[in-house]
Parts: sequence; structure tokens; C-alpha cells
Amino acid sequence: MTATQGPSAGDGVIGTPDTSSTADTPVSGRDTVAEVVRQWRAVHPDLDTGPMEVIGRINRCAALFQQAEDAPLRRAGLTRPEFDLLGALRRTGHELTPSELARETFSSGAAVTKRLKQLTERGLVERRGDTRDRRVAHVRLTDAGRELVDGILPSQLAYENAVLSGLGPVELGDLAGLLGGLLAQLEGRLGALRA
Amino acid sequence: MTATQGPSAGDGVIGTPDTSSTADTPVSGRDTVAEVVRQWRAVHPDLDTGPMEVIGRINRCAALFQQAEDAPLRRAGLTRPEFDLLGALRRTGHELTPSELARETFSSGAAVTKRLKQLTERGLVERRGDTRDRRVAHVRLTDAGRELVDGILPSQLAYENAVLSGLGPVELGDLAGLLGGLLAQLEGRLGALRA
DNA sequence: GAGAAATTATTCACGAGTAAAATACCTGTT
DNA sequence: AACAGGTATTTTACTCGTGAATAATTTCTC
Repeated sequence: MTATQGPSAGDGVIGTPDTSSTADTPVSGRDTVAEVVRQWRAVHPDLDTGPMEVIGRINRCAALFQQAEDAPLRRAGLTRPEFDLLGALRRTGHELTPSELARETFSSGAAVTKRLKQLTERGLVERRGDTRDRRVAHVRLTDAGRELVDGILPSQLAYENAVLSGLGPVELGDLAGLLGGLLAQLEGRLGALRA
Repeated sequence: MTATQGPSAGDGVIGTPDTSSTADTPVSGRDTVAEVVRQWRAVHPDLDTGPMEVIGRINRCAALFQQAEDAPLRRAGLTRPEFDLLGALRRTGHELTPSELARETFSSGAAVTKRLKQLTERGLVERRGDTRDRRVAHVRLTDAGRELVDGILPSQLAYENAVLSGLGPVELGDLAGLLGGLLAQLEGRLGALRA
């Protein structure tokens, strides 16, 4: 699929009304992605580097989060995927089957199986077989699991808040809104784009 | 900087306020993270779920990108980390040592070693020992490697553009700007926050 | 200059995720 | 009732990244 290389959209996409010049440093300040984009432009001045400025930054932010954001989690001996699983059980408030956990957690069934094994051994979740359909299992938090999640969550949120404290409330709100719009589009339309 | 950010709060960007308990309800519309946040609020109405709306969405976007965004890459038999490595060599325009590649690529030295081994076997990069310091190696793209990168890049960017096409140019510009600000903060201040 | 400390790159053992096969079970059709 | 086909979950074989140890070399310090 050869999409029309944004002819006019080319360099205008990002710098639209706000930033000062088109010559150097066309985008916001000094993060590493900006430098990367600058290098690419020097080598391929014809390409539309707009997407990089969004996707590259999202990927980089996510990578940094994974390294640092989860400090309170790791202190409790949990990885982020493990916490996501426990959190899914906590926030839905009821039992979930492994398949539902996989869907809720955006991970594969096999990964859920492995995590459940570990979490069961640690006494954080329990399993119960369905009486009608003996293929399915129902997983629920133990008291210890629920207490662990409830104990971690506030400090985790406080930590995330600190991580984001560089932006003001208005900017965070805007960012959340824009990301929500993007994500809604991605989730709705991405499966179909898998060309 | 950022164009006239939404007057008042950030809830207007996407749409419909929802039917929740708390007074301020910036949860925008219809992505999965919004639903997750809603569930958390029902269970813990006292917690500030603001950070989730940003961090959760960034992580989720990154996960979706990893699944889908790289379609043109995989068609060329490259993973995203491999392409990042080749891209670093291409965009800097000169040779890089493995350590520099690790820094540029945000990955560990061991990972770079492994990738270099594979890419060398495929004839995409070459290595050369430093004459002054015999510990260091210098890595450069072969002609085939450079052609591969240059061949992939346009379609990869076009693909990314399509992925982002749900947002308009202004929104993408704002998003890039906000993410750049966040990232600059994270990169500058995150190492110190590792408590 | 000789030995200590630092730096560069690689190797190793391991943990975690995945896709695909395997297992166990249910349901509808005949 | 029996069989085909579908679904839920687990197992298997494999890949990939990581941190810690290792090897090789340079640089610092006296």
C-alpha cells in the first residue's frame, strides 16, 4: 500500500501554528525523539517525519514508564503484568475466567496461565472450576490478594502522579483527552488496518 | 507553544461527559482505558485516577503500536529493535560503537551484541576494529543495509501516518507537543525519581 | 613502568512471552 | 447415540531481552 506521501501535509503537520521557525528545532524542545527526528530530516529532507513525533514519543514514554513507573509495584514483588491481572480482578469486583483475564489484560492465554500459576502459589488468587462447564475456571482474589492490591494502588497512583508532575493539570487533561481520542480510533479501526 | 489549549478543562476535546459519581469527570469517551478508570472509581471513589488516564493510555497505545504499527518492518523481515539499530546508523550517518548503539537504542549492551550478530550474518552491517583502542568495535551499514533502511522508511512512515489518521493535523501537533514536554521532563528528571 | 581501577564488549544462565500443538470438554446434527 | 466441530485451558518448543560474570584492553596513580 503506497499511501500518497503527504505532499502538502509534509512539513506542516507538526509545526502548525505555534512553533517559531521551520529551519531548526521545529518542534518542542529537547527530548531525545526531537533529536532523532532532526537527524532523520537531515538525511531524508523529503520525508514526512510527523508520525515519528507522536509514535516515537509514545513508545519512548512507555519504555521509560516500564523502567521507572513501577517502583512501588516492584517493592511489593509484583511485575506490571501481574499487577494488571490482579487489578482486573479487583476493579471488576467479580470472578473472571482465564480467557476473560487475557482479554482484560491484553495478553495471550498462555501468559495468563503462567501468571496465574505463580500468583496462586503466592496465595494471591484462587481458582474454582465451573460446575456446568468443566473446561472453564473461575479466578478470584484471595483476601491477601485484595489487600495487596488495595495497599499498593494508592502509592502507585501517587508515584505516577509524581512522574507526571512536570505537566500542569490543564496540559495533563488535554493530553489525556488527545490520547483517549487516538486510542479510541486505534482500538476501533486498527484490526482492520492490519495490512 | 501549544495552540490554544481547550479552554477550561480537557473534557471537551473528545466528547460526551459520562455518568459518574465524582464532580470532575475528565474521562473521555470510548476507549478501553476509560472503562478501566470508571471501574476503579466505582471501587475506590477516593483515589485520584488522573495519572491512569495518561499513563495507561500511553502504555496501551504503545502495546497496540507494537502489534500493528510495524507491519512494513516485518514484511522486510525486521523487528522493531533491529530497525531501530539500523536506523541509528543511518540517521547519524557515521559508524557507531556497540556502546553508542546501546545508548542510542535504549537497550542493553547484551541485546546489541546479539542483534549485531544476526544483522552481520544477514549482511546488513559490518564491523571494524578500532586501531587505537582494541576493545572497541565500529559498526557501519553495508550498502544492502542502507538500501534496506531507505527502502522501508517511506512505507513505514506512510503506515504510521495511516495509523494516526484518526486525528487531525492540529490535534496531532498538540499531541506531539505535549508528549515532547512530558518526555523532556521524564528524561531529565526520571533517573532522580527512582525511589 | 607496574599494578590497580576503569571501560568495552561478549558470554552465560535465566525468566518471561509467544505461537502452535495438545488436552479436555461441550454442543449441535444426524 | 455418535460424531464432527467448536471452545477453554494448558503444555511445549522456541525466541528474545536482561543482569551478572568474564575477558580483553586501556588509563590512572604512584
